[in-house]
Amino acid sequence: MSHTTSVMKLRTHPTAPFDLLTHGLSGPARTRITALLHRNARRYTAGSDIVREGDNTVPFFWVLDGWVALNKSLEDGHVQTIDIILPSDVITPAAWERSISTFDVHALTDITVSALPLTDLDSLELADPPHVWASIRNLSAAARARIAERVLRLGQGSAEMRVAYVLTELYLRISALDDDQNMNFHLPLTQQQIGEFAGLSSVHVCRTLRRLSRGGLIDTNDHLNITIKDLDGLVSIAGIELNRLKAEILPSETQA
Amino acid sequence: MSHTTSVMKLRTHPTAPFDLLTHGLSGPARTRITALLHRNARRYTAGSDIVREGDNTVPFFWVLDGWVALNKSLEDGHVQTIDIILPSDVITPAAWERSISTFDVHALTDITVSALPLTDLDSLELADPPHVWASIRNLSAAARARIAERVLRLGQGSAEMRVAYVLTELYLRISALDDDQNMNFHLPLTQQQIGEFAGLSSVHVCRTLRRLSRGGLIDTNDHLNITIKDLDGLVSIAGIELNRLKAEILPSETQA
DNA sequence: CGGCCATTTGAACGCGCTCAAGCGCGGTGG
DNA sequence: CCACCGCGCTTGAGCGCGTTCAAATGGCCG
Repeated sequence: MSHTTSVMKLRTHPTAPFDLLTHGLSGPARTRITALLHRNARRYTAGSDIVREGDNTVPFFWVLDGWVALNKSLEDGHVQTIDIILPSDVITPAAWERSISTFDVHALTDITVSALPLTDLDSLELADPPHVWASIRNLSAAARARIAERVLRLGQGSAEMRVAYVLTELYLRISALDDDQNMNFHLPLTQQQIGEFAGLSSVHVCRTLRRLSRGGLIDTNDHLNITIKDLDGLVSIAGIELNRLKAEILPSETQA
Repeated sequence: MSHTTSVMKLRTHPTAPFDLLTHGLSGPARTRITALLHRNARRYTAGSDIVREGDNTVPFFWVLDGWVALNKSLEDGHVQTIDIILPSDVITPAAWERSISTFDVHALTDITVSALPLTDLDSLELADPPHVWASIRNLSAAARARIAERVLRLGQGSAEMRVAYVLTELYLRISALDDDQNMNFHLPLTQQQIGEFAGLSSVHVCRTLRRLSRGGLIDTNDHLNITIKDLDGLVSIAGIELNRLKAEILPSETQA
């Protein structure tokens, strides 16, 4: 499995997923939730679809390890990635009271996810209501904010802006998981998949990456490993106001 | 004010906003909430921005009357409408614990909105927790689903598909508010604004609408009033599976 | 009637697409 | 061990969709 290296890398990060997942929770609640997540953990291999659009599904999954794409597709086969989910993020394929997924849940790497039945969540809720729901709202709000940023560029931005934005967003999110990235990060996506995320053909993703590379903004010599050589330049092309973006798309450090 | 007619029309709908707003709530809770919404209601005129991206804001507004656009813009002045909010829907400009809006809240028509401070909501919550939050989750899930549908077409669809989709989505949502629309609805948007929603220039919106009109799919002779002459055809161009879309983007009739 | 704004139409450009061929690398089997 | 195979990346050629710029038309209000 070609993505194994990436998975291993993530799993040995200094800040383990569980820590982030239960971030801001008090001791007892954290212990309880961690145990629950472990009990319901499942592994899937890269390339598999955990859920397909229209399938029945549990209301949400927590991603413990690996990268997940939320995809929708047209009849002609074109695929659009609505969002990419990283470890410690939550996936809510269906509305709470409903059970039909509104998108495909696709494993970009080997992944570990925990599928929590609503009954279990309810018992957690009774035990420690504010923290669990606050955490979910917090993650959902960050997801909403980054989707909105992408919609803006999908509707109004150039290819260069979209690619620069996607790279910057993913770099920021990965850095929040592990701040030792040092302008370098592993991107377990083919150019085809970057295109599905940015709304571009794989051919044009290639051309755009090369242009950014030739312009000295990034380094893609080691495939799947991106080095950001000029963050300010990339941010400028992406039309990003860096501090604002960080505040909006990263789950906040402090709970209310 | 050129949009007055639209507002008046909405206000005389058989199903008043308040009914839908408190949909599924039991008698006492409904009374309490209706009173609270009234007390906090504010009016704004068409074209005004209630909140701008980056402003401090209350965590959410409920729209009692009129059409609202949630906009983001690039430095070059291009505007993208992330979502359009209709009466009985909720606007959540900021994450719960934060207070900075992630988009402009723009009045497309004269509107009435109720800005609920979090403290009031908390007291409601204590009084009738499940219903209020269930209602908000329900509305948020519908918003998420329709945004995802638009993202798919923004990234992968043609101009014709995007326009057909936008028209169909808005028709379905308005029909849910008032089922006597009979294939005819008031669309209080300029072609410029349709373009901001669909990710197209106003010029191309014009051409696309004319093509749909000439093709016998819609009738736009009465400006701002759209008549759908061939819903199946429009749905087909938009790449929609009608029943599924309805189930996803309309707030569900029954509460859990 | 005059002014303003939205819509409509034309003309031309260019961005990003499709189609197609070539390259590079890792994995597999003879 | 090397040849082959397959997948993903790269590059070229050409096209077409949607853009911008510009001007004309139409409708509404003062």
